[in-house]
Amino acid sequence: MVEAKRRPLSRRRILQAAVRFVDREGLEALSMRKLGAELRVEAMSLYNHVPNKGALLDGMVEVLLGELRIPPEDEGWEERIRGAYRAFRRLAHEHPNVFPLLVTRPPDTMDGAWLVEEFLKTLEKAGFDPKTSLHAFRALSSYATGYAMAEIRGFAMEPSGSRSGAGALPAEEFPRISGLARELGEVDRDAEFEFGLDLILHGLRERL
Amino acid sequence: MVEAKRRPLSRRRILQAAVRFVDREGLEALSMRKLGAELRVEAMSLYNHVPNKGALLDGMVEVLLGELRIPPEDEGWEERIRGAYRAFRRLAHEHPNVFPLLVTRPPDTMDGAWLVEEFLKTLEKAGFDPKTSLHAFRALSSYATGYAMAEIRGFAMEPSGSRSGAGALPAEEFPRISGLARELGEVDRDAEFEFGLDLILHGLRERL
DNA sequence: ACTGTAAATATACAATGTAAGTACGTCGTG
DNA sequence: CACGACGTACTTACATTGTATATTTACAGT
Repeated sequence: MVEAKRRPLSRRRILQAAVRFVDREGLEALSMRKLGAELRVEAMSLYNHVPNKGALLDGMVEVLLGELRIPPEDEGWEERIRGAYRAFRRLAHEHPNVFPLLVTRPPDTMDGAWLVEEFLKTLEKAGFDPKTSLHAFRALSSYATGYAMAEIRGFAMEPSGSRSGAGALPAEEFPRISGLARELGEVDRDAEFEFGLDLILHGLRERL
Repeated sequence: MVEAKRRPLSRRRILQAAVRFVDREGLEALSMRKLGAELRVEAMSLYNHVPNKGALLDGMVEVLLGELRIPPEDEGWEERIRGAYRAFRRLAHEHPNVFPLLVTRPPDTMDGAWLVEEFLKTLEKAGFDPKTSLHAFRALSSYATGYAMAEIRGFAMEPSGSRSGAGALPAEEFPRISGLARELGEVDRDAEFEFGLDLILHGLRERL
């Protein structure tokens, strides 16, 4: 029996398949059985490598973070941080169906720690005290995470009523929203993201 | 038959019961059957008032937003906005199990629109042009949402290794994280949230 | 009292996560 | 080569889930 080369199952292979699957079919669609099928294997086989579905989801977050590449140390602190958060946002675009897991199930592994460490190093070298560095890290991360999520889901309470279920909203009651909806059909999101980054980084710079 | 007064079922009553239930038992635990039981009713009865579980979850978001109270118009624009986002964050604390729905399933109803409208009004009155107002709204909302989520889940990549599953991380590899963990056992989150708010608002002020 | 309509129940089904048990393939050792 | 041991995959089984469909109940207006 030739048995089309059946590479052995492994945690890594499972996690990557899961990410691919969710990229393609959405998070809701992911089930142990379907993921098994994707790997030409019965559902229960997965449990030899992953203790349960929760751990599978956590593992997918690991994979995502593993794809994150941040700029080298030699750039200026500000550009380095900018670059890092741009890369972070890019993750959201590349895996819009997986990214929400990062918010729902923040990573619990050391894989994430080196990122934090790197960030703090950059800021402290730039002259910030440790506590401010931590605050800065959290402020920027909160912003970037929130923005990326909003982008993925379609902005909550989006002015351009593209999402408003019951149809467009009455212009008399919401003049500003309606005005904006017309004036700028599509906002340049890259620019908007940078706007927020600027705001925060500018504030930080002044605290040096 | 006395029939302990069985108030009639209604969408509102269902949604409120759902919020109470999830507050108490967590989001995972919510099922149509259990929610039915909570209301002394069979699961399928709920479908007379709510088309499906997704709509139920959306309805819960509505309820949450309905609890949001923002400061009156007469305060200064900055304090008004501060107050609004403080109230938003308070929502997260009061309903930590429900709040994530707000990120996962942003509202699609007009209920949310008046909030945006109010926000834009405040900023435009303060002198910002419409586009900048929109950017500001999104920046602040992204930050606040991200921060609140991080607080709820326990900060991703938390320095104080409270969450790091495999135990504390090696201090040699992560000197800064470890240092911070020791130096400030618990960060004052109220202050930290304000720090980020300050950063953004300060930046905005300068753009006036 | 009678009937039309909305709301509550009953029943049923496919899909899910996973526990428990079984078979199988590969290895190191004799 | 034989052989056991062990890890990996498969089989079966079960409780729980969301919801379609059909049925019963309860109440409003004549």
